[in-house]
Amino acid sequence: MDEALAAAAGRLEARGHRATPQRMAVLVALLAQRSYVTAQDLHASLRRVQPHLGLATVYRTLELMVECGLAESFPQPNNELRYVFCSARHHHHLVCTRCGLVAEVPGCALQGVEQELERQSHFAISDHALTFFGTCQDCGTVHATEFAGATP
Amino acid sequence: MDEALAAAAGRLEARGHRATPQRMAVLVALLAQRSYVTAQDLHASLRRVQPHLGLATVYRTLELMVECGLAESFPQPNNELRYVFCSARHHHHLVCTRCGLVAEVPGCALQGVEQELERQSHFAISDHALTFFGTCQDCGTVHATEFAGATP
DNA sequence: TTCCATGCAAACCGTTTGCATCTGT
DNA sequence: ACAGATGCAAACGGTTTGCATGGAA
Repeated sequence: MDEALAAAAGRLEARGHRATPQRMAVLVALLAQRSYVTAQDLHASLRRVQPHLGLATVYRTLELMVECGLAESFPQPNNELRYVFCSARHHHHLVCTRCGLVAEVPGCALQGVEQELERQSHFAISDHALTFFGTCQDCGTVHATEFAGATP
Repeated sequence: MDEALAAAAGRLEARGHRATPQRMAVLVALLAQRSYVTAQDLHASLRRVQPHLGLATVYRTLELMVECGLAESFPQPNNELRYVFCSARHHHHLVCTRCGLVAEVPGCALQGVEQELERQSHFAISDHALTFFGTCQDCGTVHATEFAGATP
């Protein structure tokens, strides 16, 4: 995780931004819990450590992360933005609907589908967004245990 | 389009909701422009016809549509919800990033991918959301014409 | 000294809610 | 008469912005 942090700092500075303590703190917090998180969540938990950290700074930092490809933002139906730290390469996400864990799915199995769809739709397709929803191993295990006695 | 409207009205009433003039108006407006639209957009254009149509009614109607599977809502990064009329079956969307046109992509080519991913990730996958972005035929044609003389 | 970054608080704006009124059954 | 819908306006809440201060190059 340290290396991820260092890499992120490098990427920020490569783009002419400073790797300030506040920004690093936000990054650490984002890396710490790899799940959809709101700016307010991060602000609340970070305030315990840095009582003077401003909410606006968190918002500005997260926006910067997205701009630099270090995070991705997911607008929610209830009008809040949730963020995830993510790698720069093309990937998809796998979200646990029970605990909120977000896993990166590396690679992409959609080139073929895209080409087929281009033929059929006459769109020139340039990109796509794909997110899977389900239950992660931990949550699923509990689930399985709960039902162990119920199924024959 | 008339049949789509009638079907939608039927679906509303089947669920115990009334097919009021306001709701039908919102539905017509939603069907008219098949692209991501905000509640405020619809309200603005509908006001010209029905000056007393309330904004809250539009919001409530759209929410009802989503609830009944007649529309889908897409939270945007700038904290607004955009809606599209859509069929009830599982499908994906194809969005023209130039003109905003949204086309439904029927069917699903992801079962195989999902199964493979389940094996690899130990998630129990229950659903997914997939949206393609690109340029539609009309927008693309212009584009192609522009470049017709540039390519050998 | 200069420019970027921060903190605070006020402003913003899309959405939701409360409530009185209206409408179809 | 009654339950569901509507319109209006006020409230809500997440996010953004303005501005004075602080700090690194």
